[in-house]
Amino acid sequence: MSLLHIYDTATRTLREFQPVRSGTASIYVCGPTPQGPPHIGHVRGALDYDVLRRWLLATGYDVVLVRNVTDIDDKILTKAAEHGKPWWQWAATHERAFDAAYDALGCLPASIAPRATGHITQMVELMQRLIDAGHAYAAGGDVYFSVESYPAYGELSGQRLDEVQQGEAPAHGKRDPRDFTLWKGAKPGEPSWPTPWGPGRPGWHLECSAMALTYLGAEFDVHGGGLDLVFPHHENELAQSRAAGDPFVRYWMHNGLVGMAGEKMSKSLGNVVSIPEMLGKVRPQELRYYLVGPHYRSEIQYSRSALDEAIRAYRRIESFMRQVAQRTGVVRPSEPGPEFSAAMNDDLGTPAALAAVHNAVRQGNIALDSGDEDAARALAATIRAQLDVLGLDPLSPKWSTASNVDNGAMQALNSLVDDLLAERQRARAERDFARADAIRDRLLATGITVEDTPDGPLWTLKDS
RNA sequence: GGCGGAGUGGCCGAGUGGUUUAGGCAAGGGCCUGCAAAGCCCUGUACGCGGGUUCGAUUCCCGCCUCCGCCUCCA
Repeated sequence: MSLLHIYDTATRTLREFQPVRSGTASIYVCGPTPQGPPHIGHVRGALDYDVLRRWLLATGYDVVLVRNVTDIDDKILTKAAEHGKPWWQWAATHERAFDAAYDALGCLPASIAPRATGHITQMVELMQRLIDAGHAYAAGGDVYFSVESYPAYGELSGQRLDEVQQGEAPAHGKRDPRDFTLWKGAKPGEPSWPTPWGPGRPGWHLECSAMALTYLGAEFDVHGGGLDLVFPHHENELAQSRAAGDPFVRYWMHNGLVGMAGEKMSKSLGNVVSIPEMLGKVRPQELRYYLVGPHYRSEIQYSRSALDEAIRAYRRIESFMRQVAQRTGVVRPSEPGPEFSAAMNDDLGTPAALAAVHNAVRQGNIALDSGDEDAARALAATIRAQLDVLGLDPLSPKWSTASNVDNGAMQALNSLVDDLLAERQRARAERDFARADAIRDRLLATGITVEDTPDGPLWTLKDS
């Protein structure tokens, strides 16, 4: 496809991407409720929208990406209390953990990451509009959205109102058990903010509508989130914003979830794969490759062996790129090429895009084997452009080993290893293979792998 | 009960009404190498089950089985 098409959950079709404001793409992604450390599922979603963003950037769009932080919520209050911490401290601590995880995995920083608690005014305004329009009502300190008042309710998820199981426990003053809470009246000991209907705190759904409106306007392009958010969260957001008179979202995107091979990932089972823990065991770019490789709408069943396969695949690419760089000098990214672009334009088809990368790597290796360094360089330049879109370019400052090592130390190491390799070359020339192999083994024992190429030996430092 | 998704070769994971194969990992054979490593070449003949439509279905339709998500907080 020569133009970007996105699968839209609302219409269940592939639709050509046409932004509200030409040249600019506006994206709102449901971010975390920072009630605990980030796990692999959280990060998968962030990565998927990071790839969308990078592709839009690569194709010439200006991109505004808003990722909210739900820093006030029942679970935060409960967990903070359990740990004897103030709620805001609990939320802030984990918000930082999420930021660190996103950053470690190479997500471009959000244009803004607004917090719910910073947008109470905007929420009150939105509630007022809904009440004025007859779509919401205050009762007993709470404010509810009247589902009956909005006939299109269910348009996103396909749920029929009469089949929806009753959600929240019936509360006093709630007119219909299916009405959902916009604002929760203050309870003793809980944080609260003043409103015309009494003090309280925001309900989950309201904040997203209010913050999207604040930063992206009444109509914007893409709203993303995990598949588990379609109902009720996104359905409710849509109802609120549309009932208030805003066109709201053009394309609804939902990423697949990450499961545990065999069993469900849940905190009660204790099998959550936490990112801070994982990053000690696997290089972030390899984890990223694993999570970005499958199509974003596919479910991933996490398994260590599948991760290991991904790691090998990534190292194949990385090894080619490093070899070209070492043999021919600096490689600058060029253009991703038609095959890759067509794959990305087809609903961010990363599997086909990666196939294009691997094919280019093979061609590049062939060129390298035949000594055609110009061809190898050209292919490497293409591959850099492609991998940059996926956030996986091994030669980028983010992922190249040298940049992570102190420069002076690297130079010292360089000189020592070069001396040893020169000695090994002399030994080989004299056909003293025992001595040559001894040097290679000694280097290997310190984590340095030596490979012989037509241009002489190359060495790489194991970096994890 | 309702809404939605999935079952692909040893594994991961795309895709398509038929002619030529996604791609990767692993395995076997070969080339290269002093030996390795890396790389390259070759090999494997897959589409949950039962029907139907069709000249032809893994791909469309129906039924069934199994699994997953949501309907309560969740990326």
